[in-house]
Amino acid sequence: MGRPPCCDKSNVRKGAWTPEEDAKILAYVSKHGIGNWTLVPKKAGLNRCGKSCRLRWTNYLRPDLKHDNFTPQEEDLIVELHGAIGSRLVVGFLIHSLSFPLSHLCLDSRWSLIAKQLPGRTDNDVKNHWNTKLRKKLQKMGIDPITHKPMNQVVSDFESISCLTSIGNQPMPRLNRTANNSLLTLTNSPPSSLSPMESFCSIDLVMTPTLKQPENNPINDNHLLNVLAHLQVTNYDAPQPHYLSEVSSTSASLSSTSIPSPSFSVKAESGSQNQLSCQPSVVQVTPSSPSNWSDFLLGELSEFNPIKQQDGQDLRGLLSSTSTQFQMQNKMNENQNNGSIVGNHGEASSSTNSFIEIILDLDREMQKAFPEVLNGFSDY
DNA sequence: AAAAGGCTCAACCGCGTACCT
DNA sequence: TAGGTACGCGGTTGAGCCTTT
Repeated sequence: MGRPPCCDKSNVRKGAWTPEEDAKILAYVSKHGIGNWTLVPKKAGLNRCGKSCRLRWTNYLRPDLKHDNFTPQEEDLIVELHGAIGSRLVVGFLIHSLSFPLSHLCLDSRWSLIAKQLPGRTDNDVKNHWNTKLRKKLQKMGIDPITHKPMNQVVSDFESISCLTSIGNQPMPRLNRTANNSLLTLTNSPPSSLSPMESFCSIDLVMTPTLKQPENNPINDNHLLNVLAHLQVTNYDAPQPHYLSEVSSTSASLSSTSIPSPSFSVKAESGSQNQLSCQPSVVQVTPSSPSNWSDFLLGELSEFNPIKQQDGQDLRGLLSSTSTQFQMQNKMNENQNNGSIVGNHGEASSSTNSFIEIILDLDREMQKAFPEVLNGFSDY
């Protein structure tokens, strides 16, 4: 049953490609075009896995690729898009999952999305350039490469949310950076010996092992309300032991070898725009201080527009204001004036409710305003 | 001059989803 | 429908090159 294997994995060549092998692929592709990569090694006379051939072609041999250095303009764009896309997928997901109409997201993967905006560059190029150059450049400038905020603001944000998220005697786990910044750890008790600067890491993640989407179930509003409630403060469960793992700091994300992926990706499935596929895994949170939720959210609204992204249009255009953004701002302001948005530590519960209510209110308003457009997105 | 350490980037690995038999 | 691979992705690795001591 099933397909036959594409190649004898134990008997294929690995490692660097020779010019002769490159020439074979180029000759094959120029003659037959790209199609089924599993056939390419046999037909091109290569002792390689089809997957390896595909990678060589897409990352190196494609004639439209640039092989020169990244220009300052390209670097600026990568930083800009990384800031817009990079680490804020989850809140977009939450908004989306609460049926917020403008955010029926199609969250393409980060590097490929950025690479699409840079003609002649691959996702691998962009990823490598980010990891080796741009991330360090930002760090030298005192900017956190994950949140794209000044380091001191990230620290104060984290201090704020740390205060908020202690429940009874159960402190929020803390992400720590070792003295040489080489490792990140997640601990369940405040490391009193560390200064704020030492103890924060990329602050971007709060691991919440209880917040898994039920497998194979469509996203469900009740579940997501629970998620939001968890995120905002209540019922924070202690992390499981395996979360107390060392992780690489190179990407500030948790190592996939020892810990479940922290990403929570959401995609509109091709061919059925109303269906979401959800990879159940640990939720990734960007804990700006609660008082910054509105800023944070407004960013999300302008940044994630799946229709434009699918059309491959310039993502930077998405950063402009929208009427909904103003509505959100107004709603936030109203609630702030009413004292219901958390500005002070310890008002988390009302903040949670307000946050959810704001989203649902806006959702209802948008549904009223554009029923014919939005009805299709209310099913999940 | 050469040893050590750092850096770069092509290639690989593992995962989730799509698709095929 | 089940069981398998293909595909596409992000994360990681390691050989080769470069810089520093």
